[in-house]
Amino acid sequence: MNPEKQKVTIKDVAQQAGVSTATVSRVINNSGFVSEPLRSRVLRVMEDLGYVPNRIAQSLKKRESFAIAYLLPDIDNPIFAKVVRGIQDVLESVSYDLFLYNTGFSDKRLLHQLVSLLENRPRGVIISAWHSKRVKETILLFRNLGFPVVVVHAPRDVPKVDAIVVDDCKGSYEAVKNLIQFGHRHILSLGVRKSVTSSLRKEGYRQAMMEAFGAVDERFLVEAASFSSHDALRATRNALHALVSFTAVFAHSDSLALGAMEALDEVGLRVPDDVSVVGFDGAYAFCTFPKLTTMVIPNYEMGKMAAELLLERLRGDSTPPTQKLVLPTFLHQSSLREIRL
Amino acid sequence: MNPEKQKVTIKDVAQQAGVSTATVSRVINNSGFVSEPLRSRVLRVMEDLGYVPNRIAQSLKKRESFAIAYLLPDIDNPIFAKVVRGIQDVLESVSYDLFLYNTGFSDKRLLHQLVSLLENRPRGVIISAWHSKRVKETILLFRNLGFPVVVVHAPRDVPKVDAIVVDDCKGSYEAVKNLIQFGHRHILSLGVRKSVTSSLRKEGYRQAMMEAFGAVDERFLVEAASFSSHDALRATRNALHALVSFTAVFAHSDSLALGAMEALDEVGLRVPDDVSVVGFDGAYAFCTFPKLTTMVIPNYEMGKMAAELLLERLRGDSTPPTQKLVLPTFLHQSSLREIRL
DNA sequence: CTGAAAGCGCTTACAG
DNA sequence: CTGAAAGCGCTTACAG
Repeated sequence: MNPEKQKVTIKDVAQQAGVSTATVSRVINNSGFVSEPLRSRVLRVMEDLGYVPNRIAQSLKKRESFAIAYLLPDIDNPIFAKVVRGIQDVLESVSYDLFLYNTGFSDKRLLHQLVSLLENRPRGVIISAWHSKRVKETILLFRNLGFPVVVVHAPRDVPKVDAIVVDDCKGSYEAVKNLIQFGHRHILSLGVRKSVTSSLRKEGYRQAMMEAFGAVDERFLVEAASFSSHDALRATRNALHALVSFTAVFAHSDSLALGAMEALDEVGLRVPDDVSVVGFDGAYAFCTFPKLTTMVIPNYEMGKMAAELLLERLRGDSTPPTQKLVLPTFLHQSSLREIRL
Repeated sequence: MNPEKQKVTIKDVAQQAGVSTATVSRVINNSGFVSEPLRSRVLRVMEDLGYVPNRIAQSLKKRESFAIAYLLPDIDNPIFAKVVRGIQDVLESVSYDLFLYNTGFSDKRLLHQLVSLLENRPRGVIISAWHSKRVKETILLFRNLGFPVVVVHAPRDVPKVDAIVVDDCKGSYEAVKNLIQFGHRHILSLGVRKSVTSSLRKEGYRQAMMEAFGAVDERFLVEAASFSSHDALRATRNALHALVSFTAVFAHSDSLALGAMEALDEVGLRVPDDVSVVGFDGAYAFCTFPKLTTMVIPNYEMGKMAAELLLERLRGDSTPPTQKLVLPTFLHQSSLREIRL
């Protein structure tokens, strides 16, 4: 009754209840017909023996697992942690599991993890687009292997793949437009070199500026080497030293905004009294003083949407792939100030 | 050659290579003897066919999975995300997987997830002590079920369980002592009601104050309803209104420190110019503005240690359970200021 | 050094 | 409504 590894198996239950394993299986899965007396007897034995079905065996037999995988670059970043939460919350309702692959932005690790992932046979994959150049290949790999895939955060111009995508351009447009409505005209655009996402956000900035003033002064377009606060600090310092005077900063991410605030602080400029700052993504907006105003990316909701979409696909939905645009929402806190003339 | 679910199985490889599945299995697992010619032939076929072994089948046959579980209260909190990273980094080296159970501090969810966990048959469990009152029972459950368990963060007075524990008292003592050395005497202790962890941190505060001044002024012991910034904001507001004047705040967590900073900001007090703030845990110190000083809990390292310890146990190490004390380290940023008399 | 065979814990046609 | 039997994709004694 206590064979080394697994304490109680379906056989034990069957024996104890005086039925076949087939019957036990049927009550476990609520499939087929089982007479009420048998069902309750089996249920009782299961309870008594503390029987818990073995998912591994179930998966093998059913020839499909009960898990999906999520590939993300950095679990430490609240952005991705929120997506995880969203995914898990919907998976929980169907008792699916999540395999997390945290690449740390490393292609080498990604490769290593891809093998693990394949071995684990998840039924589908969600992948954050903000990894590296390898994302596209990875997505293609999955698609070719026949895995249902949902991309989140940004499009990766891979045909025929579902995606839940942030509307970076429009979000930025609105953030900048808001600054303009507050009376700002000299607005620094603090982005990141060679980032597709940042260039979309810059585009939104351009549109808002063009619309309001008919021109974009290129001197206000500043770019950091990366999304880190440290690089943003340096870039903002440079802008400050270049004597381009501005009354507001549109940072293409909250991490960049943090760096900008630090640079302003260094030279004694106050936020928002002297300079208004608005961020993007909402990762750190809640831990700055004054409170950072930002365009919040609804990561939790994106995670949920992605998981739901994926589950739809697993259920056999074969409508053409969609690319859903998600608009960031404006979080208005105290780091904005009206400019009066 | 392409049966519905699994494209390539060990059988296909065996057939294609003209050997038995036993041989293929031996080369996959590097076990037993396989002649070089056969080995390389098999390897080539595996490559050609894009064969990836099925972990589910392997687990079933070997009667053990290749995964452990980590029970945590809140994946959104960087503290736990870092533990996850630590665990995953060591698991990766042995190709183990991690099942994450994010209870969101809900006992109901915990219960639900326990079932999933049991179904998945992980080989061991890591659990963060900061869930709820139910942790102790949960740990006991696992122990009784024969799962190797490692508790992280705080002890839960469960006998015979491995634990990696933060030295809350000593860490707090040092944080407060540091404030004292900076010339502070009126230091607010901002804790949380009914929290064991907070009471340990308060004890460290007491020790430092007693040592320096021979007495503890109870009016400076403030407690929030929970670890949330919001509750900390309220508690600090009250302290401010009570007209107890202080020059520093020792917050029992970074989230509390955040709330305190907000309250100070509300009444126009500047950090660190008017009031110094030191936090505990390091969850948010890296992303606050102004920079928060804090006692950093080495969560990443704790995750690693926990995973390593667990793996030792799985390898059969049966030395008596250890309880390793981990001392938080001081992160000095700009939110402290010397008081000159 | 290699293979035939049994079996891990389940589920599911197939009979009855 | 129920059971006997086959089999999911592997691994591992057991022979040879």
